[in-house]
Amino acid sequence: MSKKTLIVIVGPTAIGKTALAIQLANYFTTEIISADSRQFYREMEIGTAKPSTNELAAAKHHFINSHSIKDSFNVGDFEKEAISLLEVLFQDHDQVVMVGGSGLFINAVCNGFDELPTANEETRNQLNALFTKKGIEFLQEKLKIADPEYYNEVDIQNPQRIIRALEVIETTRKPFSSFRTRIQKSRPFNIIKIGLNIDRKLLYDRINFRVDEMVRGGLFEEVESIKGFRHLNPLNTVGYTEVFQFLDGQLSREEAIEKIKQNTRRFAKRQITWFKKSEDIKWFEPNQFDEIIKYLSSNAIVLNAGSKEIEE
RNA sequence: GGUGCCAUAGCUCAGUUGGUAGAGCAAAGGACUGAAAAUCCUUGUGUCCCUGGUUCGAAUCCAGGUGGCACCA
Repeated sequence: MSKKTLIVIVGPTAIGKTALAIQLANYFTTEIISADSRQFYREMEIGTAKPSTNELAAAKHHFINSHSIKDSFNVGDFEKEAISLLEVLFQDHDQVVMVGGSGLFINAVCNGFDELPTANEETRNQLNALFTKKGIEFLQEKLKIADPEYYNEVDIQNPQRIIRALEVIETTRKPFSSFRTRIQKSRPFNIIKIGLNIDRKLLYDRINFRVDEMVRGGLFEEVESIKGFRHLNPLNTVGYTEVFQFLDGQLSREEAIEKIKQNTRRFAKRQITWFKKSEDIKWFEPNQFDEIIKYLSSNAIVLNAGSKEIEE
């Protein structure tokens, strides 16, 4: 059995995951993999609440500023790159910390993903055009004929799901469901999951505060500077969408700020919903570092890993 | 002080000749396999401002009170 351990930190946005990840990385003298679907884009700085310069200096981070919004970088790519990076990191470290709020990305690394073909942009555009022109019913009918099995499983009201299935079907000529084995890959390392959460009211206070900080830090200016790329998917993001609406004159500055707060709160709620259903997550409050260390230390896998600090 | 208008869900308001209420937004809960900070689904009991009256029955009509707004003094 491998004595290598991936320590995974999850939780809603603004809860304090970054700070804990750095503390743990320093404690175990190791490095951090960010599992965040926006923080790897170097053009998006303020709005994604990346680790600060000081924080980046305090521990080695991976997947921060590693890609451009012009590259297409999706969950599947992330899984492959993260897994091969872990192979390298585990050569020199018994523990590696992975931290992030993107549940799907965390799952991809922990459990693996089916081999699915990547979206063909042209096909997707055609399907999106069909959707606008003929409505969701048309796509539903198409899917029902092409892949009745997936039709019965999928959320039939969700255009993104249906379009995704149809684009795979059209490019491969095979039913989408034939690719979906959903078999969990077993990884050659152990995984321990730590969840951070606090009282909802307090979390919302933190979110509101952090949005004000972002605005003070120049969020509006940042968004304006990259508005030429607003058609790119990565910019379809809380904090950016609302500022674009302000730049279009649809919202006042104050309204845009309120909307960012509201949409960030909703995002946090969705993150909590996602993580709550994982039974292997052990939950803590952000200030419980000692308890977290105790939990990790009492776990035989980490103990056996032989970190100097926990041996004593 | 006088006159008029208003008072219904957290907010903005509907409520059709009196039959004990319903939309939008907010909020909460949920789903999730290459768009995921995305996308989608579900959920509306509230002293109908208070007190009294009329009525089989009042958010609805009447009187008084309280609060708000407007105008006149």
